[in-house]
Amino acid sequence: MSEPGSDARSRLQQAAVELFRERGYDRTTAAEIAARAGVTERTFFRYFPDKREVLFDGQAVLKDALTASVAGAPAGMPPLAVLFRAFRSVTQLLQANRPFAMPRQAVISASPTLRERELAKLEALSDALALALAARGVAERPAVLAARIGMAAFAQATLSWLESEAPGLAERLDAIEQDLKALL
Amino acid sequence: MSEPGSDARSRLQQAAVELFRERGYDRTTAAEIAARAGVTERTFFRYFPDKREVLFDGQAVLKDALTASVAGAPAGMPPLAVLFRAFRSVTQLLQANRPFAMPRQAVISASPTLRERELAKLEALSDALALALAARGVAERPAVLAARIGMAAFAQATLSWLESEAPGLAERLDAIEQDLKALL
DNA sequence: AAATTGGATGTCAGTCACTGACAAGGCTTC
DNA sequence: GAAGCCTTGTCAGTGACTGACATCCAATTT
Repeated sequence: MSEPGSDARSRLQQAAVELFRERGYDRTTAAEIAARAGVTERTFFRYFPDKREVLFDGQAVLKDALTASVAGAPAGMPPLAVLFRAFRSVTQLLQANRPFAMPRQAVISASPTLRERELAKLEALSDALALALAARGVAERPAVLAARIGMAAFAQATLSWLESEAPGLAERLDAIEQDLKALL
Repeated sequence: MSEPGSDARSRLQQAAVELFRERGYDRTTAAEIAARAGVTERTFFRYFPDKREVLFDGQAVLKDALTASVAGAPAGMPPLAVLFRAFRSVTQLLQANRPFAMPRQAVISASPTLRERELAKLEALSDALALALAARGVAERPAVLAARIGMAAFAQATLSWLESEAPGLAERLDAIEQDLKALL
């Protein structure tokens, strides 16, 4: 019960990443994942609405952290600055997750259908940020636009950082914020 | 042969949009689409790699038009200006397609799985634009970022314009370009 | 302790997206 | 008219997902 690792849910996630890395996403069936986790295929689909979703589960934590940071930003701060401040506030969190996120991202990047799902998740995050900006009084259209711009920058920085740790996430955020300013 | 409308392909697309509007995407099967088009389910999948793809087919024209415009932009023009110039160059093209694009978009917006596919298509377009910018000498990182920003703005303008024609597409592009400048 | 109840899991049958292999028909070309 | 190509149909199969129902087990309840 209190053991989070022995949960059927996390066993399934663990088994899924392993199998996806061994055989690739398309060539592993939901039944195989379930078998390795010691449950039935039916149980797999009770925990995850579809096969892809087994890889996308930590989004809630990130979303809450980001929106909380946006909500707590100093009044009068311009939207994009608010967003970058939020991104920097979660760098430690991401750093701690890097060991898990790296193999996961390798699997996702290798599969078009998983990349599709990832884009949908990023859009959901962007929508949440837009909402948080709107709550601060930013008009709807610029809020949505700013959120998408911010997410694009954030995703670009994070993805490249998952490929090679060399420049840290914070530095990459700095760099892309510079790119952004240079574009105008 | 020379009749584009009697092609099996376009009959399938036509039938698909009709059925999706009548019953929704999830509640219409590929076999039903094929039946209405007068062919077999197997034939449907010969023309389209999957059920969603039947709605995404005109992307090549738009991509070519946009990348051509980017390639032909005056040297030294800043990236985002190049992109907005490209977007404005296709407004007539989009205007002509509005009657077809409107119901299509209504169907897509109503279905999460179709929205996923749409996001993937937009990403592909964005990648093509980034490549076109890179060909002009823009460094990779800013090129990718600029392309995503541009696509975000373009998509936002186009989607809202499909919902209500009231302010024209060109005006909406102007407005969102203003939003963009205001964000910095 | 026996009965009960709720939650997690297994079982089974079914639908539907998608694929490969092969056959059949029509149209062109020689 | 035969040969060959291109399009379509047919058939069988895999795998993702769903609903209905049975079962088991642990925590209460009496």
